[in-house]
Amino acid sequence: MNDTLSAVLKTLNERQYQAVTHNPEIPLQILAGPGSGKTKVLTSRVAYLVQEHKLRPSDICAVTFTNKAASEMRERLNLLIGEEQTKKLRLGTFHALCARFLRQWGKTIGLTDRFTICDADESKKIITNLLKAYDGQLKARRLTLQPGEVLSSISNAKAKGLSSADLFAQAENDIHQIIAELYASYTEALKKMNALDFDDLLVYGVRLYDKEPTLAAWCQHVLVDEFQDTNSMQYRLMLQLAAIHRCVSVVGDPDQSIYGWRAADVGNISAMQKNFTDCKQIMLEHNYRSTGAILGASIAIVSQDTSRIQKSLVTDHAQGTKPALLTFAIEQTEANFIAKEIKRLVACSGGMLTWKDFAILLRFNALSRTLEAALQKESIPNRVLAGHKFFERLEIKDILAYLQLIDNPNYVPAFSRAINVPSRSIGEKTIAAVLEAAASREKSPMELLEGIYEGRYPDVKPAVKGKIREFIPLHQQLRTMATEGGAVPDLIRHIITATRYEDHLRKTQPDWDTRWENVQELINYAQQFDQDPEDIVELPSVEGEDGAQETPLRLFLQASMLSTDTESDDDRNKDTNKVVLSTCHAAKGLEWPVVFVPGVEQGIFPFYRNDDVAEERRLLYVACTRAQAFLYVSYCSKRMTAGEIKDRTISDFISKIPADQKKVFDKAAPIVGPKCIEEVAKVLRRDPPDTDIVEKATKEFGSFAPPRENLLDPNANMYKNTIRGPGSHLAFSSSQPATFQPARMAGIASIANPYPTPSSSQPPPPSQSQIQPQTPHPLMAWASNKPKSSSGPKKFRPMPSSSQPPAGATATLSTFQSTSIDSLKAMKNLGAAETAGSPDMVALGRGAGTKRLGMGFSSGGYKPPSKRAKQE
DNA sequence: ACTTTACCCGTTTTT
DNA sequence: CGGGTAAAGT
Ligand SMILES: Nc1ncnc2c1ncn2[C@@H]1O[C@H](COP(=O)(O)OP(=O)(O)OP(=O)(O)O)[C@@H](O)[C@H]1O
Repeated sequence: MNDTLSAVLKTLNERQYQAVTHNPEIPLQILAGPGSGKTKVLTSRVAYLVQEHKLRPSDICAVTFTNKAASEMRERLNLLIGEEQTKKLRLGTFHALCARFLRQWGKTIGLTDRFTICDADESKKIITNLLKAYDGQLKARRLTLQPGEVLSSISNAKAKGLSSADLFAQAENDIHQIIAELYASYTEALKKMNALDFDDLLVYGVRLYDKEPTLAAWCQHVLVDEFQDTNSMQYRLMLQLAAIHRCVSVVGDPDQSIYGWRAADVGNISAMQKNFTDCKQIMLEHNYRSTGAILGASIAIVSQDTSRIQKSLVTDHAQGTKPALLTFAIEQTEANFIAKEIKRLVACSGGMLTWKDFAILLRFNALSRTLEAALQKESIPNRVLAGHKFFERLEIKDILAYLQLIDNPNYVPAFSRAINVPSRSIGEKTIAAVLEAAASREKSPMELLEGIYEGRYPDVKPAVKGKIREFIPLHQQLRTMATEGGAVPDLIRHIITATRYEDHLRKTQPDWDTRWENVQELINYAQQFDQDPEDIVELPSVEGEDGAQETPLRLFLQASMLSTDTESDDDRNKDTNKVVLSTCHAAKGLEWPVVFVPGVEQGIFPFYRNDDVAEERRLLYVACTRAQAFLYVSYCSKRMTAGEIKDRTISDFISKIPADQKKVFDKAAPIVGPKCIEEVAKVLRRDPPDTDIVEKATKEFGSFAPPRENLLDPNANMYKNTIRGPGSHLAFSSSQPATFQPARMAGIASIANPYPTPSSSQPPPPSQSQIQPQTPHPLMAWASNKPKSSSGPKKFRPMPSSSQPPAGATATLSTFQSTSIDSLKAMKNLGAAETAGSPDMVALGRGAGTKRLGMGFSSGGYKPPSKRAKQE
């Protein structure tokens, strides 16, 4: 065993070590909560199998949930067992692995090795076309059917291993029947164009091993990460891979199953115990990621799932800063707070925290808009981690279409796109004619077109011959280049030169410059696929058949379809010091020092169209458990939805937390100072920053909190006059006008603001000089108490209880002040000048009180929000 | 075949 | 509000 591995083994706790070194012959399930080191254990186990049990890396199959997770594991293994060994591993997602298997052995079940992977967009287009035939029928019966609906039904069926015939047999109504029919014709269409969709990769993978189980003979050990989110096809595949050697290790956490909508089935955990009766279970109960407070709040959320099995999970870290539960008037306010708060934490941590340490996790991508704008306004570098958006852009699809066509001239989606880029006046009609002619001659569309070009075939009815004088030679040149082993970047360069693609973009796209940059980025991305063919470790060939070639072009195209982002190895190190915006789903398995979860409102969390509320709750749990040191959960009382500003209420997942656990959240932004930062450093295992710097930043940021008008967007006049009057603590009941400050106000704002006036109207903002440097108490007496039940209807009031004085007490100024005075005394005793964030915080780097910034007047150089890339 | 304009609809999550 | 589409016009 090498030193690196033994060093890592030493860091493991006893259970983890037991899991890593567990007898490979005995199937293993590692079931454990978030941050317990499951992935670390799985990775170490792979290394251990190679180094200690002398398994050949090429005989090990390690399955991750995402490509990203695969690269991460690959990177870690590079360190543990070296690149030489790591690159031989069969490591990837189920989909990527199946693609490999099918390229190699697809002939066994009648596939060619040249199949193209059809992405969801193209699938949808195919369905849309097929659906047209049913227009009349649907209208006559007053039914509607969306392509997306059809697609997800088909996808669901495939994930469960159901054929179109199965679906047809169990159809209960017309819609079901039509869907089943569409499923059949869709399958046929894909077959004709020699394409597989994502689900097909699994379906055919399973079919392959069904037909020829011995093809799994190479597989000495299967390891599966995120096992709770495998669907039944994936599970079958795992069984098939393990069928011969019966060596399986999986890790998972039922509480983190969030892909039920994609037919994932937690039941696979118990299924596995039945399939492998000798299966050993190991539970890990130590959390190494988060502070006690974050873990406590997360568990309080997930524990509301009554059907859930309680399990123990404790952290070795300190209790740390309580997660904040904040409320805002509207999404822009929420976003602005988050932006400013990020700056505050960066400053107050003395630079220990940088942009990349922050993540904003959202229920769905559309929510990122406001956040992006707010971050940009504050000049905070950020990136949206969103699916394989990059490959869905029109300029990228254009280039890919040319490349796909080289490899698979039958692939109609690529054909229909490439043939008219740049515009050659070939429209729907002409394309249809070509396709029809091709079909009747049993040729690929490209072959037919070449025939027409060379005069071997007659032209089609809307004449095309004259329009393809450049297209056909280009295609032929590319084909030659590719056959002669031309590198992918060269192919792309040839495409853009021959088509004068830059000019084309300039002529047709208003934002052609960014698009052109994307094309360059694609070339850059393609670079990594020009590896030495020697490096590719082929799977064993079937006797008498040549193993199919995994050409650089095919590898590139495959990766383009399967991968979620363009982040290549080079990219990862440079230019990624950015705040991450991501969906909660995509955040699975990741971790950040600071996590914001905005939009924790009914309708968003749980999402209003999702019946599986428990899964939504788990999703929130997953999001919260990504945080290491700071967690902010927030919601708005109003939000723009469907073009209208609608009232919102806090998520049940928060409001239904039992009273005795309510204190898991602080209804105010945390207090940050040298002591706190020192603790954070421990949690993150980083060197604490210079105390002087922290203290200085702390003073600048925390010595005052400007009046809350500062939060107002000067453009959002409609709210200007709605700042509430006396009943401030009731202001959030939905019938009231919007208010601005987060719950903190009752404490901090009133301390800092010499005119806290919970009465009548708001006085004019005081001048800066009037603002007294004050520090709030870290433990504000009522900040964590739930409202007295007697004071309201059973329904939880959206108004954060922190702003609400105990029932019976009058919400007077003196109540607030006496507490703040106490707090000051306490502070002195502690000798710590901790500061609290307030949403009204001024921008970073300005001396306290020198400048008050309204929104839109950021100091950091205002950049207009970037145009969102239009797709397709 | 392509461009412009006027509605309409309504926000998932991903390999 | 903004994207996507159906109908109109060039
Ligand atoms: N024994 C250990 N000592 C120190 N740090 C550890 C140990 N085990 C795990 N960690 C750290 O804890 C963090 C979480 O580990 P990991 O991602 O493997 O957990 P996980 O169980 O896979 O989490 P999740 O379920 O959220 O995906 C990582 O930063 C990892 O380095």
